[in-house]
Parts: sequence; structure tokens; C-alpha cells
Amino acid sequence: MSAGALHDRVATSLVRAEQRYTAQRRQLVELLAGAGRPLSIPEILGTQPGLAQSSVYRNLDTLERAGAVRRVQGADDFARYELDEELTGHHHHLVCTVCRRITDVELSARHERALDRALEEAAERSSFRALSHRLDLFGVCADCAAGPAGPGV
Amino acid sequence: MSAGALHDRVATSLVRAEQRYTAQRRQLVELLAGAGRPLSIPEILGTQPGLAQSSVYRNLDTLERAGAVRRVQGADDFARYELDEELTGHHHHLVCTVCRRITDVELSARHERALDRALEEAAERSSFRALSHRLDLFGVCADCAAGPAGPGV
DNA sequence: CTACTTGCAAATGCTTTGCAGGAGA
DNA sequence: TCTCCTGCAAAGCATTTGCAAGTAG
Repeated sequence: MSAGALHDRVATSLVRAEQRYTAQRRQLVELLAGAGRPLSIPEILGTQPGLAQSSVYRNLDTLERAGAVRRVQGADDFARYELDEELTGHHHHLVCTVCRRITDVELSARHERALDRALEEAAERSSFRALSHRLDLFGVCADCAAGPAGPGV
Repeated sequence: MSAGALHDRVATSLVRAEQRYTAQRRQLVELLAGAGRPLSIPEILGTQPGLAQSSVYRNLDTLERAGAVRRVQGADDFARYELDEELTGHHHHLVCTVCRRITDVELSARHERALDRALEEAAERSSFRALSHRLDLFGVCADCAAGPAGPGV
């Protein structure tokens, strides 16, 4: 998706939620779009000096309520944020238990269909109305397997 | 698994970790075994009056390090604990976004195999050494769909 | 006996909130 | 101009930790 189209769609979401698309919110959306993986608040503050921590929390929360951003839980105490799947496409996560980094990964269409069928079966058996799913792989990423660099943020 | 066999296996895990199997730890293990779903600390403290909160946190942590208990993250801020899959069998979770309750669910062997193949493909493509996975369904449980009861703990 | 456990209370650290000034429409 | 947004500082809250007394082995 082009940057223009991305901003248009986020802007629409915000308007629906009666919120403004301010410079800082644009900045956050572009950062998340460029990262291609979920970012933690410390990571965001580290690359964008000058942002107030509370404003980042508040704006990510606003963007989440508007449906443009999603909050994901990794292997540590930090929340991470990524663009909503409607903007990035459906994907899953590789969570490195060494450096705590989360990487996006997509399944082939065939495997994703198989997964959906499995989930339908499970939900139906429990009379559960499923709205979304989360599939994470925990392990060691290529970087950490190659050389011990220690955990980052 | 019988209660005796369960305690034997937990005891072995604790011995390996050079920890003792005290009365409170037995109590926690039996509670988790009887619940059949992950429990939060508030839930545990609610049903077991007299336990010190800090001791519950510490003992669940000890049991987790020993490999007898697993900590899982739901849809709210509370951590939940369940017996390790080695004791309960591999399973996944239905997370109700209304009452926050987590329910265990198993996939059929066929679907579980399909899932494993999909994960292998994804891990290999990213040179990721996968150690475990987490598959959660988010939605509304049967109880909450039937009648609005409001979120519990 | 010696080391691990427990309970209480205080501390920790991510996240949220109150408030006063600034900016979008 | 009116409402929303921002930054700073202070507060919230689940979780962790220090310490002294209790207990397993």
C-alpha cells in the first residue's frame, strides 16, 4: 500500500472515531508501517526523540480504538504495537525468546485455510463465536542463533 | 492422570530444580488441575483465602521454573497460570473478550498435524528455531453470548 | 542445624491520568 | 473559538523484593 493510501485509510478511521489526524499520529503510523514488525514504546521513544511518553501511549491507544493499530503481547513486559491487519494483511508472529524481538510471518494460503478449518472446528465444538485468532511461534531467531548478542529492547 | 501421579511428577520437577514440594505448592497444583483452565491470581486468592499474594506469585514462579506450570497471557492485565502441557496434554485457548475467561480446547490430531506443518514452513522460511507455539481464539463464549452477565475476574 | 518458605509491607516499573498551555478545523 | 491534543508530573496497579520468623529435611 502507498503511503498516501495508508494515511487516507487511517484518517478515515480516525474521523469515524471523531479524532484528529495530528502530526504525531502520522509520525507513529509511518514508523509502524516502516518497521514491518511490532514495536515497543521504548523502541519508539528511542528512534523518535522528543516525543512525550504519555502522548505516545495516548496516541497509540487512540489509534487502536479507531481500529488502525493493534496492541500485541510479546515475551516480556512491554506492549508492542503494529498496524491493524486490515492495513498490513493477515499475518502471524515469530517471538524470539532471547532478544524479545517479534517478526512478522505469513502462512501460505493453503496452510492458512487449513488453520481456519481447524479453528472453526474448535470454536463450533465449544459454541464459541470466534472473532479473531493469534498464532505465535516462540523460539530463537536467526540472529540470536548465529551470535549471542544479548537481548535488546 | 491420577492425583498421585500428578503430584509425583510435579515433585520430581521440583527436586530437579532443587526446590521443596510444600503444602501451599501442592494446594496450587491441585487447584490448577481441578480448574481445567488458566486461573488468574485474583481468582486463586478468591477461592483460597489465607494465602499471601506474594507467596502465590512466588510459588507459581517457582513451579514455572521447575517446568510444572505455565504462565499465559489473556485479554486483560492479569497473568494466568495453568499446568504444563506435559501434565495436561497439548491444547489451545478460547479467550472470551467479554468475561475475560480462558477455556482450554484441543484440535483433532489431523488438524494439529496440519498446524505443525504450517508452522514448520513458516519457521524454516525465516531460519527461526521454533520451540513452542501459542494459538488462541478471541471471541465471545457461549455463556456471554447467551446472557449479558458482565466481566468477572 | 542449615537452607528454603512464608507473610507482611515496601518498592518497582509499565502504563494511565490530571492539569495547563498549544494546536487543529 | 471551541474542542481536541500535547507535555510534564503525579498517580495506579499488577507484580516483585527485603526482611524476619517459620518449617522441611
